Amino acid sequence: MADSNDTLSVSERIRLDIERQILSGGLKPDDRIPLERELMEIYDCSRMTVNKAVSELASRGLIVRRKRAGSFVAHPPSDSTILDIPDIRLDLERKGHTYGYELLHRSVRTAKGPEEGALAGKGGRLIELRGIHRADGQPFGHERRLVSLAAVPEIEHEDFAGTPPGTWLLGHVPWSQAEHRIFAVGADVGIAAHLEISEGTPCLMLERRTWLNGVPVTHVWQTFPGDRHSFIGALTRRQA
Amino acid sequence: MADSNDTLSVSERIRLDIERQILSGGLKPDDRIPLERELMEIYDCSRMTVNKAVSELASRGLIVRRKRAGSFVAHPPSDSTILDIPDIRLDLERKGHTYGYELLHRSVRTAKGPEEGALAGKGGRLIELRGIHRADGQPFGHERRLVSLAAVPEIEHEDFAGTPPGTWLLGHVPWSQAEHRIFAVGADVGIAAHLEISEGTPCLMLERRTWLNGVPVTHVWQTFPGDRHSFIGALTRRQA
DNA sequence: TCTTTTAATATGTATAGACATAATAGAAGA
DNA sequence: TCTTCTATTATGTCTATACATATTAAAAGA
Repeated sequence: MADSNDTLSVSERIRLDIERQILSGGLKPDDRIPLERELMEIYDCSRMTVNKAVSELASRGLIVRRKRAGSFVAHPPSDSTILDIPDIRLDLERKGHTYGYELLHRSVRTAKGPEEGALAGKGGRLIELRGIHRADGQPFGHERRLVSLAAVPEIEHEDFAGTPPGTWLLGHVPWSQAEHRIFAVGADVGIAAHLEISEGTPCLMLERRTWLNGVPVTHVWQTFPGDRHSFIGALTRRQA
Repeated sequence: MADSNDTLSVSERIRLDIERQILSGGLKPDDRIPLERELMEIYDCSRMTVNKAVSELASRGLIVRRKRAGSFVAHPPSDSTILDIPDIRLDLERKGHTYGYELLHRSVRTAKGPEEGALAGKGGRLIELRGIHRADGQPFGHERRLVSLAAVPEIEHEDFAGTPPGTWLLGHVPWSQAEHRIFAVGADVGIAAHLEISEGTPCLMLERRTWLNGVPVTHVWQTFPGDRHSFIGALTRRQA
């Protein structure tokens, strides 16, 4: 079971050995992994060292520990994946494209209706921004964004000529919680004209709401023509 | 800084106290958190107890630890989210719908072309399945799936009349790695007819490739009309 | 035979001490 | 002044020990 990698600490080696066996299918759900005492002997170390490795696996959800019984490979959670939804500017520039943002509309006003009320509070003030993201000069996607002025008052003095609002917010609101929804729509007349596609062209729409410390910050709708953008999810564990 | 919750262990309390301060914005990126010695005194416990809490935060990526300098709040990684991509049957039944799968096509053959070759190996055998997912009797989505017979030989004796292949695989292939891609397409003639929508209707397409222990298992394309399905991503950390 | 009690067991958490290692501030030297 | 060395500092890892707690197997009793 032991490995021959010398740069790792003992507890990391134990953790990785077991993790690899679980992820490779060598250990299946409900299989028991060796007891702490047994691992102590296998790796010739103390129980605290074993415990650190095995506790880490438990906290990551790969195993379940039961007193008096031992540690067992967990049943993987239902399928989920980590989806990368990067800032558009960063993403494009990383891929070697030039990026541009063209502001179409900017207005400061009071919140109307339930959707805007949820963001800024009933009668609260918000800023609405609409613009086009460009990659190498070509229209890449459309963005409509509402930002609560209560949450980000300094945004009122920013004109966003050239700077995309997403990038600006990244620099002004540290850490946050977000909720995403991804669906397919046909481009409406207005958006189609700006993106230089025909009405009804299948587009990916990403809706995102962001909170900072429980306070709503922004609500965005980004529209990308189906042939210009997709979202890619990395590895994941699986199964109910 | 201390909390008054008695059911938690000391190290959990330390971890949660700090975690809350980071996520709430009370501690910002590059801020230093108290040294281990200081936390020992604040929580009246030993260094190992503090170390367990703080190491856990480091392993979760919330803080960065530097010898001789201290521990600092990390810069959140670029925007990513955990997207829930559940088994369709489980998802619909959980939401109170009846679920049905209608098999349209089933064939066993050898792999042709680079895409199929990547799955089953050049000249390797695979099974191709096409079918319709139904919610409350109505067409909900179309699925085309290739499965490597080398990876899952027992699938050859399964006829999938009624059982969706995804659910069947869930029960036969434990743990796995997957790669997802989500994009928007217009429904083609064949799929449109089966889904009872018009050609070109915007659809969400989910492409998924799955491996077990590095061996390719299955490659799926699922097509959902834009008005019938979306993907929802939960909370996340943020920022480059 | 069935129920209750007891003892054994594996994990959960915590301690104090030890030595290693990386990074730096400051001292010593050129 | 600039470079080099050294001591200090905070974290990284590990050990041996201790007691708590949940669970279960076995013993004791009805």
